[in-house]
Amino acid sequence: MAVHYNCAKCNDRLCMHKVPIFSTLDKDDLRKIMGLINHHKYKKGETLVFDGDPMDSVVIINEGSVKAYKITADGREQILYVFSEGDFFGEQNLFSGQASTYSVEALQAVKTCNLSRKQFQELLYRFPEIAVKIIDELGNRMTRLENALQTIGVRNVDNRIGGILLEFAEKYGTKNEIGTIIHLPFSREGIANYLGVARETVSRKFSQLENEGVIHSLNNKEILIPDMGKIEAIAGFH
Amino acid sequence: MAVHYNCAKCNDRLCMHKVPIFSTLDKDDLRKIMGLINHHKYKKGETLVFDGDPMDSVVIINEGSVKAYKITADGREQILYVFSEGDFFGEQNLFSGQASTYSVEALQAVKTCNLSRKQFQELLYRFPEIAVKIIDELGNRMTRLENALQTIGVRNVDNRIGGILLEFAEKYGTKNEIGTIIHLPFSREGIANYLGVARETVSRKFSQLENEGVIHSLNNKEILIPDMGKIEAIAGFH
DNA sequence: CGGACCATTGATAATTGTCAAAATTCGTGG
DNA sequence: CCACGAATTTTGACAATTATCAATGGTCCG
Repeated sequence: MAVHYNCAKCNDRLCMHKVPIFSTLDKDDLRKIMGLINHHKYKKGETLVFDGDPMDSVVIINEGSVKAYKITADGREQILYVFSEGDFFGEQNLFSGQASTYSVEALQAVKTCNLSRKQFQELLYRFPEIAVKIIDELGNRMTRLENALQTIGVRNVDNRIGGILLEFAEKYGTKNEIGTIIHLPFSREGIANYLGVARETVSRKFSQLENEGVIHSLNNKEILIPDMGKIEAIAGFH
Repeated sequence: MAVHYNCAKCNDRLCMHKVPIFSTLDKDDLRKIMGLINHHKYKKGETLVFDGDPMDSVVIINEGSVKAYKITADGREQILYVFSEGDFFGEQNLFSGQASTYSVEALQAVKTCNLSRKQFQELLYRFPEIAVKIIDELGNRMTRLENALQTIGVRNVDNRIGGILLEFAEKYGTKNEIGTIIHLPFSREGIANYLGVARETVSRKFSQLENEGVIHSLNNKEILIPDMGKIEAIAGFH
């Protein structure tokens, strides 16, 4: 179960400094906010929030990553977001008081910083620049959703695979002389549920790309891409 | 082309009162804001904004409706939003100064109220409650996008058709003794581009539903639904 | 080293897209 | 108000893509 702890060594490096929405605040303000924060730890596979749960706090990911997803009536999972270090969720529900519209599950060991609804609202009034940051971040997230909708809607699976590789390369990739190495945030099944296709289809497409020399699987979670240009072509960016 | 006019009879009834984000303001404040607004008119089929255009104002739909969409490399259109009376767009780009991430086209004759970037930002500072309204509305919009992503991602076309009928029933439907009449905001092709399927597939599914007695086409833009419960079942809400 | 979990592959079925033609609807002008 | 032409929609036949089911092969971690 989720462990609630008040970390002794929770210094400035942790939590706040990683979080873009607090980036405009100075050290003193940060120190004040620190006191308001609750910390939680979750193991891989644990659920932070269930779809439909009432949300009474904003959750900021401090370490690790999580997936936000919905389950349909017939049991299929559609992944909406992967939140990593510095990302936050739960903000939509603060004003309207709505229940969560998705479930959130830890993809690895995860540490979070939680701010209660009340505390968060007070922050917004005290530091209006945070509201601007949030509107900005929500805008980014909407743009990503819009792109995802386009990618999935237009339904050519090759494009979608290319698209996810580009997205992950940017977020989780490291470049070296021989190419870009992507550390995938989740399994083939996860990728499938992110793209809205069957697990086996992902396997087949990856095999095909491997045969064509476009990607090289190092292991189940890491792939090497010698030439990102080819991926861009596959994603449909002429 | 777009006609720019300063409407003489633009009284309180128009523009402001319809717009939820201004709903907390009192009459005097509204009157002040009125002066800042530019009005535009567009004919059906006219483009208000092209994908990639720099956005220097927030556009509020005052009359009519528009579609916001993207075109893929291979020429497919994916519709992201239908904005009707009281909806607004262009707000994402105000802070980041980004170009528009989609095109916007009038579905009917459309009248808009435009607020320049600078004026809008001043409003936000003067009336912080507008910022809260906007965060709220963006939250709603994100929830819709998330639902759309799930609907499309899970890819059972029947579910998608059911989903769009529910959505349109809520937005554009009128109830009477014999059922719910939906005035569709766009053609079969538009529906297809909203759902991410082929035009012909929409036709076939509608025909099928007609044969099953679940819907009755009155004409190309209007359908009668005797029992919404059946639609909910088709949409996948057991 | 073993067992659980995850990924791949093959064969087949189901769904949906594509192309082409026919039917219907819509809007305009008489 | 009707008629005509243009545009949209429907239907059919077929092809392509992807899901499903089942079996096999790999990988990871205690």
